[in-house]
Amino acid sequence: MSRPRVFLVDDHELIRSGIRAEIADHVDLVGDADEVDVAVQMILERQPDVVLLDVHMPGGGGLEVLRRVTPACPQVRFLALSVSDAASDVIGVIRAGARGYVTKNILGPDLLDAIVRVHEGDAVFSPRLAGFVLDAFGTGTALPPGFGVDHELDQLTPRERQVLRLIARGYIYRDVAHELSLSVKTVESHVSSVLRKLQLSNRHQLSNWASERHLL
Amino acid sequence: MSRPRVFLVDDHELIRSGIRAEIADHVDLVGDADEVDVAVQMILERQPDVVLLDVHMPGGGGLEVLRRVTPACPQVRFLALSVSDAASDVIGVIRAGARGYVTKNILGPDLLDAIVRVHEGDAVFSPRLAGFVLDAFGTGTALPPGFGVDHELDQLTPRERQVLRLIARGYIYRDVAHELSLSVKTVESHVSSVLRKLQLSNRHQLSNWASERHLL
DNA sequence: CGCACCATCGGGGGAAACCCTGGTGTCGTC
DNA sequence: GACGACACCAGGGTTTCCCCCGATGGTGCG
Repeated sequence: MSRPRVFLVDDHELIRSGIRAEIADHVDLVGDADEVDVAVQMILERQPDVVLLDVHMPGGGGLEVLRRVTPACPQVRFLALSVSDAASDVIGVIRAGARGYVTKNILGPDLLDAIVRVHEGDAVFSPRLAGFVLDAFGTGTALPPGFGVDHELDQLTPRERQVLRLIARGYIYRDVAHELSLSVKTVESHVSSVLRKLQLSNRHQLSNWASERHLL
Repeated sequence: MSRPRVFLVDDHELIRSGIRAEIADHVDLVGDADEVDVAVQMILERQPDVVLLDVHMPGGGGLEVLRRVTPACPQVRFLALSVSDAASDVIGVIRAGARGYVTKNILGPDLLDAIVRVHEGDAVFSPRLAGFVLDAFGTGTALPPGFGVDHELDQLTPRERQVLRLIARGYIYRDVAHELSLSVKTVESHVSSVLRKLQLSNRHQLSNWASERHLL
C-alpha cells in the first residue's frame, strides 16, 4: 500500500501545523482547511485517501463535512480527531461514516499508525473509546466491513426504498412507474426525496451508493 | 489478473490433497477446511477470491457454507465441486450464489481454467450441466450476472473501453469529454457503440454491468 | 380537530442523455 | 488504390432526468 494521501481539517492553525510536523514525513499531505465549506470543496477536488477531521468546528463541525462529502465520495475515509471523548460525539461521527476516532492526546507515531490503518480499511479507535463504541453497536464483530451503518437507509419510507431498488438496477423512470403501477411523476417525486435524503445529486451516484451497500 | 487466492472445502482429505497437487502451482492456496463451521470461519478471515466447494458434506453441506459466507462477503466467489450431477444439487448452489459447478471427474487443467474464469467473473459449468442449467433459468440471456462471458468486452475497441470506465464511474458526458479531450458528441458516439455492442439500453445499466465485472 | 407525514399526481423548464444520419481523416490490409 | 475498421465531430430530434412549484387524499397523533 502506497503512502496515503491525507487531507487535514481543523480550525486551529496551531494544531494543523503540529499535526503536519508529526506526519508529513510519512504521508502525502494534499491540503488542509480551517472551515467547513472550504474543506468540503477541497476534499471533493483532491480526493484524498484519508481525511483527518476535527469534530468541533464552527459551521456545523466535522459532522457537516462528513455528511456533504461521503455521499459523493464514499471512498474517502475519515478519521475523526477530537479533544472530546464524549460518547455522543463519537457515535455521531461514526454513524455519519467516519472510520475511526482518536483523541488529540494521541502520540505522533500512533496517529500515523491510525491513519495508515484507516487507509487500509481498518476501523481505529483510541483504546478507551473502543469499548463503548462496540457496545453502542451491539457486537463488535458485526461492524467491520463498511462501518457506514444504515442510518441513512432508515430515513427512507418503504415506498422510497422500493423505488430506490429499481432505480439502482438501471430502470428508467417510465419502467419503474409501470412496474409499480404509478405515474412517472410520482416516481420522480420519490427519487427526488431519496436523493435529497441521501444527499446525492443524481441517479448515477444513487446506483453506486446502492451497489456499494449491496442492495441488489 | 493476478493469481487467484483459493480456498478449498471438502470433507475428504484425499480429495483435498489431490486438488492441492493439481492446482497449487498456479494459484495461491490460502487454506482448506473439512467441515462447515471451520470453513465459514476461515473464509471470512482469509477472504479468498475463489472457494472450491464440495456440495456434499456433513453439517449442511456446501449450501450452508454459501449461505453463511455470501451475505457477509459477497465478493468471495464460489465454484461448486461435486460427484453429483443431479439437477437439484446444481440448481440449489447456483441459487445460493455459486458462480459455477463442475463435477469431480474434471481434469486438472480444466479445473484450473474453471477457477481462473470464476475469478475473472465468468460463470462456469461442466459441459453436460450447462444445458439444463440454462433451461432451469429460462433463456440463456436471463442467466447473468456474469454469464455471458467476456466475449462482449472483447468486442469493444480500446477507446470504447476507456469511455466505458469513466461512464461507469458516474461521469457525465461533458466530464468524460473533458477528461479525454474529446467533444461531447464523440463521447456520445462511443457510448452508443458500447450500448449497442453490449445490448444495453442506457448508461445506468452500463454502470451496473461494469461494477458486476469489477471494472473500476 | 389541527398537524405532520406519506403517497399520489400534475405543470413547466432546463440540462443531460439517447438516437439517427452523415461527414472527415487515419491506418492497415487485400 | 479500394476497402474496412476506427476515431473523431456535427446537426437535429426525442426521451429521460432533475428541480422548482403546486394539489389532493389518507393516516396517525396529541
